[in-house]
Amino acid sequence: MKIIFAHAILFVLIYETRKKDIEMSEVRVRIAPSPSGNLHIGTARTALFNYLFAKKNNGKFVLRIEDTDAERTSQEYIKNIFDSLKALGLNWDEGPDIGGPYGPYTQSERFDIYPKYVQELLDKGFAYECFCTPEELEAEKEEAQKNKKPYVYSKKCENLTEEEKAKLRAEGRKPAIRFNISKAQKAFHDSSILEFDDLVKGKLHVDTDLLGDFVIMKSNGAPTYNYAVVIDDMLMKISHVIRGEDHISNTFKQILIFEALGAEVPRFGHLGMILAPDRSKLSKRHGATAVSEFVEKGYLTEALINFVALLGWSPSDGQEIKPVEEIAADFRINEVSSSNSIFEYDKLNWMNSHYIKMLSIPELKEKLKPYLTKYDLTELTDAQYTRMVEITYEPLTLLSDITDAVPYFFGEDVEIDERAKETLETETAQEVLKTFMDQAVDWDWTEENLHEKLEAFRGYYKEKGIKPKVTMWAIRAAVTGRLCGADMTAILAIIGKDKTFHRVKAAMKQTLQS
RNA sequence: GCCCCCAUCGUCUAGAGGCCUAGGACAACACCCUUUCACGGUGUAGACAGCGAUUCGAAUUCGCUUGGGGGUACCA
Repeated sequence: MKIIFAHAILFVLIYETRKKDIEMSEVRVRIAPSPSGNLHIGTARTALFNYLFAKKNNGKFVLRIEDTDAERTSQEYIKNIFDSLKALGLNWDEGPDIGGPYGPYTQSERFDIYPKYVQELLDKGFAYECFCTPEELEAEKEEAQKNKKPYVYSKKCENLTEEEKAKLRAEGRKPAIRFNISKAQKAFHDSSILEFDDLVKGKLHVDTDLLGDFVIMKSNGAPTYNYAVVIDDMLMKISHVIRGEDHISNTFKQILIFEALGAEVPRFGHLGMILAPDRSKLSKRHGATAVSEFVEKGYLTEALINFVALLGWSPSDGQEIKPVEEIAADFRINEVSSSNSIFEYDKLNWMNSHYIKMLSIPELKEKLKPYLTKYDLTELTDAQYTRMVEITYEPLTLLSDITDAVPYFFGEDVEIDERAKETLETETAQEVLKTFMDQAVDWDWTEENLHEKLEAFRGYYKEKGIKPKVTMWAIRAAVTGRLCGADMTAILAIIGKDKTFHRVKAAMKQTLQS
């Protein structure tokens, strides 16, 4: 009895502390793009993994715009980032447009926040003013390179006296503020080795002696990236930082700032990068890089997001086609691959065609319209347009493929391509078309009836030793100007008897002449 | 140069010392279906980078080599 009681108490105790643990550390993640370009597909993947992590852990997903570098920032890019993220379904809980308890969420609007903590670091001795000019710094670098030594800032300004500083200031020099790496490292760690436990890569470490005191505030008063990130993550109570592995070296610097400020250090997770097929960084010369470009090309955002999730992550049930919500339920950050992955179009294309097939006809009719602007859609009734979509969407890889798949539904005449022409020039084709004209005059032009009649028509020629596909090729070539395309019966039904006859006549005439 | 990370079919990956003569998906190829193209179906081919070490046993652990990637800014 006693034992049971003790167990019960222990259980309650553990339960209570665990509950507290979870409550205390609410999961808050963020995506922090810098608006110096449209939303990159790599950024989209990072955003997705943050989103998945937040969903899985009932956390918050924050969007923050990192525009401290005013020169590279543009309003247009910010809009593109918003729109792309939304299109992908990666909706944020807090952000520049919707606000939140820790705003503002745009760094340029937070410039008045940063100096306060710079002062704190200065006061604590973890930062110092640096009066070095770009030329002096450049000279240091050259010197290091000449001696084949790794470049580390000389700390020349670390121990400037007040008089020296006053003198420099009098000369008109404006100081930048540098973070004192070794001082912070010594204050919080036993050796110069700084280590942290990465969510995806495990233990990561660096020798801080090789880091060099970096600038946290530029001489013009603007914060640098590494500094602003820490202040924002701290103030926004970010619990987990999930980002590309190109940030690993920044992480060490940032950890030290967190510690120097006495702030709680978030957990970090670094994802492998997305590479182009030639194993270099995915860039413009490899084709599309921005989400919006992919969308313009005719990729569905559902396919994009599903595909990008599979770069580094795999479903536990092997089912690769999966909506984001299901991926989130199955997502574990520590199961994400820590190696880089190559962006190949093959699978994306397959996935896109798969998602196109999952669309309903009404959805397709809408989504396809932007790619049909070169045609006059009013030539078709709504029923005809519906039927056209029904018989043409299956082979589509991209939505934009529809453009070249349907020209023969529009206009009086068709252009006859080389292969079709060759077919039409055969005796068989001429014979088939002649018979077709003779018989079809009396046909009732509904798809149902056409189906029956054409079947009989093929059967008639089959008995004469002409393959069904050859029979159909003749008609197809004459009516559509090509040898492949959608279901022939439906095509005839859609374009109608008059147009069919007109085209068959034209084709016979044209090929006879040549 | 220096520092860090990574390494399974062409690509994305499964694989936590015996379940692996390494599984799946895309791509490729072949065949089937079919009025064409496609879809779909059924198959075929295809990988543990190399070398050492630990172990009765290694894709899985350790070391080295090689290859790839990233970083090294008063860019983010």
